Amino acid sequence: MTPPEPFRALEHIQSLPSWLVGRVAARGRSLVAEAIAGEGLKLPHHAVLAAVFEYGPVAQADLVRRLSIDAKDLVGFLNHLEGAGLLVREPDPRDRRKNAVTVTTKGTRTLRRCAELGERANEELLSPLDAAERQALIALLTKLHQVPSPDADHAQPDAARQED
Amino acid sequence: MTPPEPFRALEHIQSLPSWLVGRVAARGRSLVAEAIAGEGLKLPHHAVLAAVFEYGPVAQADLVRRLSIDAKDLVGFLNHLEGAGLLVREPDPRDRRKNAVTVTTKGTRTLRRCAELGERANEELLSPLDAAERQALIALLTKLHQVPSPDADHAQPDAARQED
DNA sequence: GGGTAATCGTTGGACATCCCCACGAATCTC
DNA sequence: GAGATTCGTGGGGATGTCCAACGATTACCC
Repeated sequence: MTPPEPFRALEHIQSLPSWLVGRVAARGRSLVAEAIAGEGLKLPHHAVLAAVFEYGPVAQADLVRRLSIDAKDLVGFLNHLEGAGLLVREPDPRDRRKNAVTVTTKGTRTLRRCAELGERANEELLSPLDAAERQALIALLTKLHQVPSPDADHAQPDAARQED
Repeated sequence: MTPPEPFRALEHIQSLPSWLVGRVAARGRSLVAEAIAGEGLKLPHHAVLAAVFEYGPVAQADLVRRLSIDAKDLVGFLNHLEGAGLLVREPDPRDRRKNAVTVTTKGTRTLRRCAELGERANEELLSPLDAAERQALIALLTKLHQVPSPDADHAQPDAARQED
């Protein structure tokens, strides 16, 4: 496993698993991105809209914590999504500092279409694999993913940085 | 495989393979990045230096094509690498438009250390897996990676975008 | 040969992402 | 009630990716 003697530096880099996953991830990213582009959403907008849907009427600070995204960027995403009529910001009567963010019915419909589109993009990503291989891949990736920090004392959830 | 009826939008997104690979890739990326940071290199610099080493005296335009990176960005990387004494830009006598870029012996030594460091970072990334699982993962990822475009007519090589 | 097209390295700038800081308003703590 | 904290929102900077254009040089083609 040490670098072979006719030293091929680039070849070596590109044989590393870290490089391989990176390439596959980039392809998956762009596939999903162009799949949902027709709905007028980019990946972060999609993730935010999904989180708002899932966590009901939710304050922006909660979204920041759950998605581990920047508060400033969230404002921009919400502005866009609200402008498109996919969600609404209302003042929270129980705490007038907060906004209660809720998905509209139009937003819900968009979300359902995006779920279908994302599914299909993943279908294409995994098309070279048969059912058993797909299952094996998911199992291996899951194993790698849910052990991010060996010191599991106060591990940050760090949920959805790259969104899809 | 269609979205389940108690519709969990975020959960659904985060169950997609595209999301899983993305998270694992992000972790691999940062592991390798901090591994080689001690050598004063970031991921793109490392990839460029490796490519220059592998392709001997090479013109910058060739590096642009082989690595699929932007020409402007390459200039910056080369400036940094040349400033650190890891490579040299010389005018190509046979085509005075081109630069002949070559790795110095110092650059070669750095590259060997980085190969070792990258290896170790990948060791840590794959630590939850045993030998058989690692082999299986690499095989699956390779299968996904080398079929980027179904229309293999004039497929772009598109070599090393995210470098490691 | 000579004029046009293409390529070389380089620069400028658009755009998105991520990080830290600061502000006015509202709420919580004691 | 007074001070600390949280809320949403903006400013500004550091990167990373990508496209457009330029002067210099070379290749093409009639």
